Amino acid sequence: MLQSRTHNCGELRLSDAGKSVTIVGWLENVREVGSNFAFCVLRDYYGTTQVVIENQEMMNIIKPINKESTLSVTGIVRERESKNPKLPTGDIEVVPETIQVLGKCIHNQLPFEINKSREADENTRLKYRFLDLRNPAVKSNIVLRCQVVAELRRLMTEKGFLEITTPILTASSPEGARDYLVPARNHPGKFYALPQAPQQFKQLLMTAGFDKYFQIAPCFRDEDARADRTPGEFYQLDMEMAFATQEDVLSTLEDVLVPVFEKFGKYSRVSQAPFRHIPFNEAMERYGSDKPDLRIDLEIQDITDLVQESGFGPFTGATVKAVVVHDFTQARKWIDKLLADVEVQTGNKACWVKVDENGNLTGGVSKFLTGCQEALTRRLDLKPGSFVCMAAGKKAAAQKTAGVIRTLLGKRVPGHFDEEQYALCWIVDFPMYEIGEESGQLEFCHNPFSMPQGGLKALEAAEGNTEKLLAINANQYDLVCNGYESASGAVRNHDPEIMVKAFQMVGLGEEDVKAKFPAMYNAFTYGAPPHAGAAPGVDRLIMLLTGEESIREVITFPMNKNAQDLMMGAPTTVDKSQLDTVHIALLEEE
RNA sequence: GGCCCGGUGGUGCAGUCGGUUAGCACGCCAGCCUGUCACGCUGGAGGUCGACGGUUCGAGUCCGUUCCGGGUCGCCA
Repeated sequence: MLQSRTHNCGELRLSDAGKSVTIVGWLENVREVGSNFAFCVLRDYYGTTQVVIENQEMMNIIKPINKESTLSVTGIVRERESKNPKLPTGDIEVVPETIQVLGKCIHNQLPFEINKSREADENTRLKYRFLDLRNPAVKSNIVLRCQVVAELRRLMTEKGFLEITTPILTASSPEGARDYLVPARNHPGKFYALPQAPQQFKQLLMTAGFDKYFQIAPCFRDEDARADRTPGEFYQLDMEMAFATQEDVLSTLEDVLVPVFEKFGKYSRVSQAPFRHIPFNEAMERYGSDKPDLRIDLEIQDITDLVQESGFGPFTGATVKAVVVHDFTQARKWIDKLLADVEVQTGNKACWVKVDENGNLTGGVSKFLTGCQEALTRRLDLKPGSFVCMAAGKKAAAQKTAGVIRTLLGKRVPGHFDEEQYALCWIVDFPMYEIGEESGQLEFCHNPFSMPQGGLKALEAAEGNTEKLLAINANQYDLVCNGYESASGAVRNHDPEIMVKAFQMVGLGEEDVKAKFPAMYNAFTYGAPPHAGAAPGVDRLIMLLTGEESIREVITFPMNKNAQDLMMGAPTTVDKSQLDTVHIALLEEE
């Protein structure tokens, strides 16, 4: 029935003129330019080719066919009378001898126009994702994703890493994100969980003696979405190395990621290895974020000591951070918009002053700050035309708010944002412990798998001293690119004795370690190699490479913000018999 | 769960101070056009203005409630 194509829709050239060919694809458009004369555009994965209709017979065939039907066209390649230099196939056209409809599109009105699908309502796009993906501009992100994944596999394999898959049905882990649960049919009342990451499995692989492991790993977390965070599931380039130091991991990732950014990125400038290392505390002080966008040249300055006694209520007893922009010319309305956006993004208010032509503070909260004008001018190097935006609050809140101010000012005031590059850095030395905001107690800051710097001795020396414990850093690191957290990793704690000690610091003990990570704890008592690893996020990497601002643009079949698959209808209700099989009874709706 | 923004023919948008027949572009349908390629020209169809309630002589517009979507905070070891 289907005649094999001789060429795809992107490859015919002038040199093919005269050949008899068969091409197949979707009917993208028909341009009638006379009663028996029309140009059809046939589109497949590879490109588009013009098919010219020149007689009544062919016109009668093409007229009733709806756009987006699939066709097979057999005919002769001919040089065009008027060429289109904008198209690779713009020198030729196919004069059809036969046109066969392979798959009818029975809808003469599509949910959106294919080549403008990116402008359509997102729900509609997601529901008709198979149409949305016909748009080459949408499809290209997915194609790039395939190429990047293939390149990551190639580079990792070349470096001696083994790709090993780990279970999807596994045990629920007690902390971290919410798990997706799967009822166990043969074990009433028990559940599998989908892995939030293959963390424990890869550490067990190290303990099993696989020296270098990686996996393009699906990870499942039942948490709410963001523009750069898909709900439900995402992919990581999960990797781990035995007998390895932090520097071994960092340099491996630098070796793998720099060429990927250079080969596939939309910007040609890429930070070269070794990437800058910025300690966590320094990042918070200077950039107000543990994922600073280093393309912005502004930095945060501390003015707490200068303004705390100024009499301005919010500054009293608070930490105060400032971001300064010189030669500032924006209007009051612009400033109000900035402050409003800061408040939306942080929940905290910001305030401001300007410096007039005489060097005096003016506008905003200037009347409170006249007393410290001189000191501020010296500290912040203020000049006529300077603009100072300030955030106050507890230290962490002030830093974070100032970080948002830094980003917004940097991107909105001309001259501070060198956008077209990949600015990569490692954030290192994350604190091991923090005081929990809710509990007020000492807690693990990130994850308890990380090796504390200084090991057992550091823990023992700090035991019972909250200040000292808070000063202990973990051998943990994040890769940051253009303001996005792109990878996270650590030198793991492979020593059961240190694990127990680390847990004791937060009021837990050996039983808790055993209960939370039974397999790992047990395995580590049988001789574990020191090991370290990381996990770059594949979806975010593709976002960065393509320059997309929504993660849904780089996922083939994304869910919406509410974790619904509008195309498949997931999640769905299921038959009572299915629920009975897995021993689940639904609560009555209230 | 909180906050912000949005919801107007198939798609994207406009709609002033509350006022007459809800406009525009694209798409769709019909007609015309033999070199188009974002084809062009003429005409046409297509709308419970997200839903409900209220104010008013009169609501797309104002008020209240609610639903849906996006963003954000919480959350994401």
